[in-house]
Amino acid sequence: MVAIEPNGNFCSDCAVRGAAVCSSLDAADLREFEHLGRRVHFGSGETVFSEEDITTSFYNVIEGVMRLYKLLPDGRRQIVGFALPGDFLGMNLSGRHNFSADAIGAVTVCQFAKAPFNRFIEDRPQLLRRINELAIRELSQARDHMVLLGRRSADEKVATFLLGWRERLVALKGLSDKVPLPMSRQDIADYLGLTIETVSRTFTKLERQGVIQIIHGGISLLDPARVEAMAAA
Amino acid sequence: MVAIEPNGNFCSDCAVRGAAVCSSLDAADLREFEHLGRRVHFGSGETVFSEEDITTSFYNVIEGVMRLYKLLPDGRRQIVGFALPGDFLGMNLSGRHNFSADAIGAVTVCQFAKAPFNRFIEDRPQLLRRINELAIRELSQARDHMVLLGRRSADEKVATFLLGWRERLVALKGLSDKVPLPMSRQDIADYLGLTIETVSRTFTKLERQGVIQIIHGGISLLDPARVEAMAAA
DNA sequence: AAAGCCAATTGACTCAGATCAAATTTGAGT
DNA sequence: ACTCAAATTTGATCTGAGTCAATTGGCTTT
Repeated sequence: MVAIEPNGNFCSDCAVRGAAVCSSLDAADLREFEHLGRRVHFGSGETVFSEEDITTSFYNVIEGVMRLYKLLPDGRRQIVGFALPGDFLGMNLSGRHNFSADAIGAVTVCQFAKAPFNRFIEDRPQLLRRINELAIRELSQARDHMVLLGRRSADEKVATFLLGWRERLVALKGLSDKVPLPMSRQDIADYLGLTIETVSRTFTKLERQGVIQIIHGGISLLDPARVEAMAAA
Repeated sequence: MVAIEPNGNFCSDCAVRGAAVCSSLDAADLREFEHLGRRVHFGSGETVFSEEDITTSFYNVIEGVMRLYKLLPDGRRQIVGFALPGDFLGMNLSGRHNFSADAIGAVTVCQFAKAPFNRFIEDRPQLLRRINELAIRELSQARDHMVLLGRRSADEKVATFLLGWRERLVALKGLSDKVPLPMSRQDIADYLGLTIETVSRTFTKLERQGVIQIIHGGISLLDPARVEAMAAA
């Protein structure tokens, strides 16, 4: 973990300026906000925070991908989401994180100390509204994911994942048939409530059907329509 | 569905006054707030709102239990939660509900038209903060439920459900070994990502082990410690 | 109290996905 | 290019939970 000191124009040249919590702030507020955050880099596999840790900071993902997960006492893992640039992490009521987060590949976050951030929100209801929006969006995604985990078959899970992941990347970097998958097969399995073998077999099956092509670091969507049919059930 | 006109002191004698969104309002604001909501009753099985319906109202559960669920096109159902008195329903970003809600037994809600409610929030950041708290709490619960759906066995699911449900009832009406289960076995199955048969078999197994007793309309927890052991795995 | 109905239980059997066990591929370091 | 370790794929087998099919039990209606 490497901290980079805040510099002069740090928010204004920020890649996630439009999408993140800060999009709710005007120029004057943003200049003040700038002093609250500092950019921090994490290397591949590094843990940004762990479940049950006391929350000392909030995080805005600037670059890279993170896995957010919970562990059962016996080691079983459920990935509750992948965080991408623009995502805001660390909100909770208990004062402790309710999941762990680590970097998949290199990650840059904008880190805010909890107390000053909360003080800053105090008289910026528009920022609170923005945070609330993000929470409501996540809640909706969480419910969709419950349906997937509880009621979908392995094939449907994998197909739904590929489409959903592509959708998120489209929003970030535009449409492409190449879908990078920076996370491991184990990560995908733990996200979908499957085993790594089942994920691997399903990928292979899709490839044999000519629907996708497994390429280095991801897949290529050859027949999006058929993947959608597979996801819909 | 039967609407009850708002009466003079309607908030002040409200059963969920302390727990609900309105707990953030002072006496003066509460008097104004009162005029926004009206109490509405729903009979057993009645639908309060459906997924994809345009959101015209928000709801505060006053009394009774509701099931919140999503359906797949082919009819598979995932219950994403049960709502109890104090729960606030209807927040979304899309302008449409992202799940359906119906009454399990008789239900009373406090219904707020969307536009006036949003206007009222506008200059009451403390109410927004309260709503945000509820969203964050739900998000945390949703993540816990993802772990259950994705990574727990049938036995663990049922045990975890019984303890979690009891916990919620404790908060509402105090501790008791009798755990009322107003929802059907099918509801429990759809909440846990199981079939009705598996839920029934697991209940029977727990009863044969002397851990619970199946009684009319619920169960009696004979050996909470063993249920906890079963849930923890 | 008999009939009808729906929810819940129980039993027999099946199967999707897990588990166990090798290959095989990939990638980082030398 | 070569080595070793880790990630992924593939194969064989097993099993927990699902499916299908009766019963049983509780209410409600008559």
